[in-house]
Amino acid sequence: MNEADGKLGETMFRFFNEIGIIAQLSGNAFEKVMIGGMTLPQFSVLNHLVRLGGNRTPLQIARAMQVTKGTMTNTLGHLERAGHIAVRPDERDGRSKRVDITDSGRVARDQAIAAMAPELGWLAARIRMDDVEASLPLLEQVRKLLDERRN
Amino acid sequence: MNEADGKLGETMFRFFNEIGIIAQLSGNAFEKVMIGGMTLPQFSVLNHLVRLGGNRTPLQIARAMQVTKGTMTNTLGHLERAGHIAVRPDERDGRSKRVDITDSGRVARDQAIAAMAPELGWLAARIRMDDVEASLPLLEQVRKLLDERRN
DNA sequence: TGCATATGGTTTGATATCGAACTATGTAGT
DNA sequence: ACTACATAGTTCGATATCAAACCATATGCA
Repeated sequence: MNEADGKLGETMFRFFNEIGIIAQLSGNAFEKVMIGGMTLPQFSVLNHLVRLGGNRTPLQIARAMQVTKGTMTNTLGHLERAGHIAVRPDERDGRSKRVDITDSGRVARDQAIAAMAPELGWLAARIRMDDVEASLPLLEQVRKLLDERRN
Repeated sequence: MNEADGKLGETMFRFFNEIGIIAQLSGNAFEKVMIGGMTLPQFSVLNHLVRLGGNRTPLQIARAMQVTKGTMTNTLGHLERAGHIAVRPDERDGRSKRVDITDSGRVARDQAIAAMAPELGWLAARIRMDDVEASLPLLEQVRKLLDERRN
């Protein structure tokens, strides 16, 4: 290993290390301000259904969230038991299901957004938004590369 | 909520969303190339002990990794059972313990670094290192703010 | 000297997550 | 039509993680 490799590894390692810790802390912060046991993955699914519309299959949602289908079975189970989504069999394909958000789910999603707004505001007041914007293309690129590498 | 708030929330949300997915995918990628059940948190502890030296208390390590002490109890238990660390009571303080890495732990840490080098190389060949370097200050800042906000 | 409080660590019960094995259904090719 | 393969979803057994309750030891203050 030459010097350049060492420095490269060092930089990459710090990058992933910071990202890992931020993901962890932000997830905790999210769940701390939530009520009624709403978790980040659950919110992500509800938000996804609101933004892109319902009538989605579990596998489509799993792909969008980049989690395994087993994980999605778990998350959807929680949401369904909470009454936040409605799951029905797919008419065309006997193996598949279709997921829609319910009114209760919409309310829960709006409450979640309201609950985290102050936290985001606190943070936004302390960092330069331009820097955040500027970091997005790299983050997106890395995310896509990792996704590509995985498959 | 005015328009600026909406855009701000959107940007922040994307930022944390990308970070969450990257953390997840990179953690999975790490564990996929590891052998013998080495996990990312376990490696992080070993690496920490090598870089900053042993004779650390569990709580010190937990703080450095930004996890709870209960989590660290768990991780150290795995490492100790694997023979990668040695834990002894603190002489001065009867409540505390002291942790050191073992030869086995050093070997495991070196193997882990070797195993992930190709992955890091693959990625490094596809992104601009300057961008990564440039993103580090923001990531560090956000991490510190979240940590501050938590306490 | 004692009692109240603080600190280090463990335990408990919940969550998410993965990979791999499994079931059921659909599709394609012979 | 049959057989082989592919796909959708579930289940299982492991991991990490948190918060909260708990225990033991230490410290500070009266």
